[in-house]
Amino acid sequence: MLDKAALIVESFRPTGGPYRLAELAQRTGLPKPTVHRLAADLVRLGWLERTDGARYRLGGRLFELGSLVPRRRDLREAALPFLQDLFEATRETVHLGVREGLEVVYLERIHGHDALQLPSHIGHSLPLSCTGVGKALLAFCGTELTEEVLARPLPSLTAHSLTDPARLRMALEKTQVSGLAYEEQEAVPGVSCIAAPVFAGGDAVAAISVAVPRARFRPAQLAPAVRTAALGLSRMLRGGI
Amino acid sequence: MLDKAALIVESFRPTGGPYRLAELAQRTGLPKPTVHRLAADLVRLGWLERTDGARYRLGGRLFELGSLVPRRRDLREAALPFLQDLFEATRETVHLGVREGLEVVYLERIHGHDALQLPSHIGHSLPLSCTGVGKALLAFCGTELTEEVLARPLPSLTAHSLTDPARLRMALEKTQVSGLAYEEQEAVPGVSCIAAPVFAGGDAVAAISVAVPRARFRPAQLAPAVRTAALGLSRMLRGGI
DNA sequence: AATGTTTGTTCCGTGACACGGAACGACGCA
DNA sequence: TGCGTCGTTCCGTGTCACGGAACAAACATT
Repeated sequence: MLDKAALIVESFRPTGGPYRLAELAQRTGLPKPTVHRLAADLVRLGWLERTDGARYRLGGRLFELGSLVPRRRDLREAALPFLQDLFEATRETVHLGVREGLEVVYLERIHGHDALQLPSHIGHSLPLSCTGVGKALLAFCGTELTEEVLARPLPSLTAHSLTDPARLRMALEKTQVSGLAYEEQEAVPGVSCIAAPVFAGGDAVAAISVAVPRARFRPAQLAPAVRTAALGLSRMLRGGI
Repeated sequence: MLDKAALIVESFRPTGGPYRLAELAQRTGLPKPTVHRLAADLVRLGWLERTDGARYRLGGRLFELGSLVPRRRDLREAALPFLQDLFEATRETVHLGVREGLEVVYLERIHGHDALQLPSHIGHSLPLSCTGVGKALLAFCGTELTEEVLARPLPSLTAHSLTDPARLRMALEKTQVSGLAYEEQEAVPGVSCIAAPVFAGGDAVAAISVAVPRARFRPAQLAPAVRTAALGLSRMLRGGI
């Protein structure tokens, strides 16, 4: 029964809803009365909410609980000042992401009034190979993981996404040398990105990136800023997270 | 059974853990074998995690789900640029909060390297009457709610917290006139705060505040910045959130 | 070393309650 | 008026959640 409830809640990814009862039944594959009963329980617990009387969406209690997750909260808290610095220096969209399995999960995204339309929402996950943050993490996460990613078919989000393992391997090697990962229109058309890994105890535990409209992408000016932020956070984490 | 699982998860508030099995059994009032079984299920679902083999804490999946909650995500996303402006203008700790029942829940907190030690973590809730954000919300949330708060005994976080209903009522009236709420060491000793409500369709849906060490609290300089941010966000929300 | 205490874990018989097919009324549409 | 789909309720069946009891391991105390 817990599994069924979790199935319902997870079926709200990645949009958060709202969905109708029949939609939920279809998305989860559960019988309609079962969804009805469990959804009512979840609403009572505050994990789901009802909108306009007929639709369900994720509830506020879930936000409050999710914000407390120590492994996320502590890293985000430590990183925020450095992300602020990076944003002020570049005035472009700044990301903080970590690896979760074979995907990158975004912990924070900072932007100004001219926000880019990006799929990298907080809590959202994207393939490692398609994003700057992902490539920075992948390049410093050990050989076995790299090989696992290279062995599988590479997912693609745009026509520019790297689908050739050889090219990805070469890009990762460059990143290992330079400490910087580049991404050009591989996640979103028209948007380029430069990222740097954050280290804590030898392992890359996170990565910081700046996403920029392709038209004004100036790597020579962004690279030092991104690297500075990542190194600063790494030094802070060495003091124990 | 869902209730028991929710009880376990909620028992991690407000710290997020980690807790041992016996602690969880005590916090929830559930028998030890029951907690053991349910916690194992929750770990399997990613809602809890095990640290050092013997302790439980909130899990990463919960963070990802919580970040998707539409009611929170949309407001946070819309507010972020204005919070950035406010932070850059003041270089002090900036808050965004909403009302949830008789408490304020913080949706965002932005700070620099010299972060204040505050209880106002994201997702955390505090009494309306003890915080700047809370007073700004309370002053523009309708009479019946104000009276309900004034009727109950006022909670206090510090020796400076307002516990006299008459004084709180007077403070709220001043806020209704000026559009600004003040708080001095009522939530944290040594920290003052100034806040302004955010309107959408006549109701105050949120509030923005700046928290400052008492020593350098200059209301005359902070007030215009906070008001500007709140009004800017209000105008943006009028375009439909 | 010996003892007592608390821990996390496993087992299993019992019974409560989750389950979902079937049926219902309400609504939108043609 | 008839049809399809919606959300909701009912209820008999069978399952699986439940937690007391027992266990071994780790720790604390003497």
